[in-house]
Amino acid sequence: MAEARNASENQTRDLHDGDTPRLQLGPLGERLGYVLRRAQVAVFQAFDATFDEVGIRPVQYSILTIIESNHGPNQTQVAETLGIKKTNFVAMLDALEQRGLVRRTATPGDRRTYSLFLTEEGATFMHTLHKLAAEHEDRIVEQVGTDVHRRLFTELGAIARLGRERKRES
Amino acid sequence: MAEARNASENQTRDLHDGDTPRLQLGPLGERLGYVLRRAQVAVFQAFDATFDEVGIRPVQYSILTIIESNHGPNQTQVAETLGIKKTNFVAMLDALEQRGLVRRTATPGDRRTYSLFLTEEGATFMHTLHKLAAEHEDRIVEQVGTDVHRRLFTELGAIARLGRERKRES
DNA sequence: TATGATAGTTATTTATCATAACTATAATTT
DNA sequence: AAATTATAGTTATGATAAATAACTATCATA
Repeated sequence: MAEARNASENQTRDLHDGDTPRLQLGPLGERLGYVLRRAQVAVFQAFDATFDEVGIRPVQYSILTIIESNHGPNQTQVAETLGIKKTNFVAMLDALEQRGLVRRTATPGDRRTYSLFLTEEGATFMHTLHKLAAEHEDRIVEQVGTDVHRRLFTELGAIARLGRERKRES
Repeated sequence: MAEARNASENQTRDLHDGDTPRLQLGPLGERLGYVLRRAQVAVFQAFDATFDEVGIRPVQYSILTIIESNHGPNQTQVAETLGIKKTNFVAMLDALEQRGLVRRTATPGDRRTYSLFLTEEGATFMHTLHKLAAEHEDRIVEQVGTDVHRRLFTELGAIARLGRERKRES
């Protein structure tokens, strides 16, 4: 649907913001990084639009979801799981804590670490967030189709393992 | 090739940085935005590693490539093509100009705009950059295979058009 | 007990991204 | 022709993200 749109004029089928004259992408159109980046930005913008009403950004959603899905993980674990430097994670968590969504709890047996839990309010809030996330995801599926959507997880998973294989050999 | 790696222990096949205990991703593993983001970061890190020796970042490569592929585009055109705010584009271009890779030329017939061109040095430099980019791209292909690589362009192209379809109806 | 590793933190720097406001020039309207 | 509006580039500013170094407290180990 909405596929045919005068597909003749421009060779490099664009990824393009505006409504102004398109430029040639040249080799850029064949760089996965570029296309990947544009796609990611588009998805995040859609996410922002959906989550604007609740004031949650992508990182925050992912932090909350990780805490929800694990029993009292510590900060380093959550941060590393999400590829966030633990030092940058502190402020992010502060914000969620001050908002009353997350609690830092003493870990029995280790006084260095906190165990992270959702507050009751946080747990309730997650219902809303997951509902919004599902809507957001549906809009993507609607755009690209179920098959492509499903396939992308596999393919992007492989991409995400880029630097990692090399490490096994050293 | 390197496909079988004890695929039993953990349901949510990770995208994960470190070498520390994995946490459950929960619903996050089914959010395209998350997987997309992790993939994009991985590719950019690989890019950075490759382009470190020449001191070029992804945005810079894309700006240079756009200028190379078009005849004297102006700043707004290049910026919009890449989804960069023209106001932020100024400094980026300054850097490339000061480095002697790009020239701002007076546009005949319009004294408001500059026409952008690579300098001779810039044009030569592009040989190196494209060679590095090809190597970088090859490494990705090596990782995911030719088919997946090719398919990703189509699929991610569709993703990148997310917000755009909606606009046509208003 | 001494040493080294781990968890969390602060401070700092840099890059990215968005907005508002200004100058110069071009295009359009009256 | 003069007034108005739009466009291109710019500056300044603030918010967020990402990376590094250095510190404190605690735990684990030699």
